[in-house]
Amino acid sequence: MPLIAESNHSSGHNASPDAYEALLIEARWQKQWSDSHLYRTTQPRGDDKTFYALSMFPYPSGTLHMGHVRNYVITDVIARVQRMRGYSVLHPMGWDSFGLPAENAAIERNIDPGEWTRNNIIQMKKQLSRLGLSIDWDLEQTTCDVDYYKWTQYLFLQLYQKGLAYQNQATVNWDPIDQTVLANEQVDSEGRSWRSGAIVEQKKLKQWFLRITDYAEQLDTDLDKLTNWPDKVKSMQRNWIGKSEGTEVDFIIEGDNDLKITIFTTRLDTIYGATYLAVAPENEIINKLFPNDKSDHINQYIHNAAKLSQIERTDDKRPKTGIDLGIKAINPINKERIPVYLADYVISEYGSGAVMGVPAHDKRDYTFATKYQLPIKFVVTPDEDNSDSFYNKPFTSKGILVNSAQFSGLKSDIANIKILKRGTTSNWARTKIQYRLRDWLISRQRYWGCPIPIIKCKSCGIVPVPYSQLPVELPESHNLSSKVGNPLESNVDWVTTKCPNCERPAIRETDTMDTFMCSSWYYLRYADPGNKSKPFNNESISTWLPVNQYVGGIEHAILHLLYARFFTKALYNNKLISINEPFTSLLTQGMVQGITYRNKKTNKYIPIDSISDRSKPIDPSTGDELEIIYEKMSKSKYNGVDPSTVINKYGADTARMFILFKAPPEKDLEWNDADVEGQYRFLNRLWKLFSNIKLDSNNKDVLSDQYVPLAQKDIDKTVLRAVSYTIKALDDDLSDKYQFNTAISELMKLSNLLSTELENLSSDLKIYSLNVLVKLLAPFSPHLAEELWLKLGGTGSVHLQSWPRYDKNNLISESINLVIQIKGKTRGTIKVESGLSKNNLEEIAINSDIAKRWLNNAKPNRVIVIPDKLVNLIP
RNA sequence: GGGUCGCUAGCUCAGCGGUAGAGCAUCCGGCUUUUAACCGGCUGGUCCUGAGUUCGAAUCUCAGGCGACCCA
Repeated sequence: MPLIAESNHSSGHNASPDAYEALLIEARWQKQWSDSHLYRTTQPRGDDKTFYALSMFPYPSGTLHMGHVRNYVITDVIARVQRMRGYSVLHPMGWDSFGLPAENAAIERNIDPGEWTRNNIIQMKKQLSRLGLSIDWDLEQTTCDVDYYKWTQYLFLQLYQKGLAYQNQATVNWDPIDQTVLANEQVDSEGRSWRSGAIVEQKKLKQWFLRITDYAEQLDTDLDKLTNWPDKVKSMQRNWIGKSEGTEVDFIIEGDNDLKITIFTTRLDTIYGATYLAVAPENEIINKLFPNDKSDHINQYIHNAAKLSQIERTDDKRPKTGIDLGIKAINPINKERIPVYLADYVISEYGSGAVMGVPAHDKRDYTFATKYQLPIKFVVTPDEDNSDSFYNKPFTSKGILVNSAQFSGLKSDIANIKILKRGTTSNWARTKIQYRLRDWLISRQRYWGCPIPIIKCKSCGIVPVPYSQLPVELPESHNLSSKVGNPLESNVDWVTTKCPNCERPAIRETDTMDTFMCSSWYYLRYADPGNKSKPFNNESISTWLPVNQYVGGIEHAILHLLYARFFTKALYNNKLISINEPFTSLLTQGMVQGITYRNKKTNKYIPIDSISDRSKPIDPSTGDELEIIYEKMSKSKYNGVDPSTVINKYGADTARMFILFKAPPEKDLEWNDADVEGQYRFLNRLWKLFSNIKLDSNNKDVLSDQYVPLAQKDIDKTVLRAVSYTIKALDDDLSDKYQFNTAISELMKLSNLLSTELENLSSDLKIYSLNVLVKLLAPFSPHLAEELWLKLGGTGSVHLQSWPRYDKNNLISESINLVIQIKGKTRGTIKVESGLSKNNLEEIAINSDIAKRWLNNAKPNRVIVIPDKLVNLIP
């Protein structure tokens, strides 16, 4: 147990009570904690319970913003509570430190990206340390350190050996600003890069992929196991994986029985409504349909389609286009001849790259058919009678089949099964499970990333770097700015190597890895950070993982969280670890928003400094009244609040309290200076409450965990009940669902009660109540709590004390206010002894003045009694 | 268009079948080291609307309205 620095507080001797000097206190305790290694991880022994509390590690941009603060404070409170509850807690931190900002900064300033990154880490660590987080920095991981990325390469090779990493020529998303390719997940719904915001272009390149699609089914079904994940995140992942169970159907080409087009559909019940086939321009079938040569018309169409992104091609607002190939296909169910079109709204990567056009029952097909004047044939109707207007738009729901030969009259689902059965026996249909998820493109044509450990040899082909030759270190960066394209490619010394197989000259792979690779396994490394022979050993993983509580932003709902789940499952299958889901419980914290003043007419944001009256904000240049809204903090909106400024003014404890109190963790938080001051005042009131106490030498035992509080006077009982209730309320607020806001509100209530009643309490109960209050406060305001604990006569750090418990009996009140209802309406209350029988209560109620007045002395017909709560009399 | 979540005091949120609550803000009073701080107190609610279930609905059900986010 660490020795505690002597308090500068000298109660009783000073004429004027000392003031709460947050900054002094915080600096002193932070030093104390660090000197005594207070937050060093305690390895569990025997049956010790473990708890892994993890924040998503940050990119080291160099400046800490409010979003970070919120994230780390939430995780810190959870870690601190769990320690006091007796768990061995793992609470690490690290840096997601490869990536483009460093490279771009390096190009701009002609410096080394590594140096820039390391400086930023130092800066951010300094800022972080002021928050008073209980992080074990001995576990720190930095993904751009050779000691870390050696193991990223090791894991890549593991995946490669299992056939999960492969190189392929493919049409990929190219970010013209960042000059690199991007994975599908990293392009938003408007077709923009998640990082640069540039509209991505399509390029055909040879790239490295990870076979995440092999795990599509598991990634989908195992979402059901994640009962402590927000439904929102699970449904986003489910949508992204996009599992759909459907049918593949073969359409024979008229005039050639050996040639068929295979389509994919989830609505086999609409097959009688198919009036054309639409084939994706990339579909290989085209070359078979036109074995000799295609017309210029067709070639041109294919060429144009290739330039469009998938998002553009599937955009509903874009006019549908296509070309009639002049070929007819035979619908296998009714032998109908239907035309075959080439259409770019069909995507080759999805399904079989061809669809049957059912304009009556699909919106896109409807638009297409209307444009090319193809027949629209309704084959499904809803249960009710249809008006004429029914036929004016596609009906996309399930219903009852019509115009479908012997299947007419069946419900969609039944028809689906029967048609499938017929198609399967006749061998023109088979079930197919289809996923929207694509393989993960991990190649990046940039310098500042983890090199892919692959060597290309003219005689041996693709050769993985042997484990013994890891790491493949990044070369020093020279003149990044003068190079066009991938800087590794032009570094001849680095590129040239020997083939590990045949020893002949060979070249290195120059692509580096997507940084999401580095962040897909960092949570495993924390459990075994110093391992020199492996990325981690399974025993350590089993001790600490899965992560009990993961906290981070919703923006990673698909990206990082899907990749990390995939990694975990792949490593599980490789028998490197024995868990197959990484994060048991996930909390996605809301944004921190700042107040903005906007001129509605000019659409301009006005800086706060130029507004004289904030309650009635006026545009200083135009005189217009301004609109007040809370929005995500950003420079352009003049609404950013710098954490350092707040900490310098009020201290970290106030900042922590405010952030936790102002909103539940998963909701957006509106930054508001007045409320920050409110929290500061609360901490000041606590300071005063503890400053006035007089210690009695007998009080020492009261602070021990074994002490059983005893109420002597009535007011003792009231306060003991309140204290017990507060412990219960905090237990509830800090269990599965974290409600720090209400927890702090309960602390305020207790503190308010104690500040009025403290002097009336028996001496022991006075100390006991304050003792509970300070321990409950400790996870939220760790510095102030240490100081108050000292004032109370405590020894050792308050953070090493155990979480208070309560006796249920102390929650029970001796008397209660019995509610008297007449016909369900509350008409008054009577103070009665608690624990009375139903009969007793009924009698009291009937004989009460309230009952007599409202029932006019009549006997009630029915009486409902809820013990210790109410009696409802129904006349 | 579909999905998820939300709508309770001026603001931010609790409560989730049994007398509508907390913090902040407002207002009033006290006090003092009065561009204000602190202490005390009081205000303040058709619980979005409508219907249903129930002895009793903010709470459960259904329909609708508004808003946020995600997917198409």
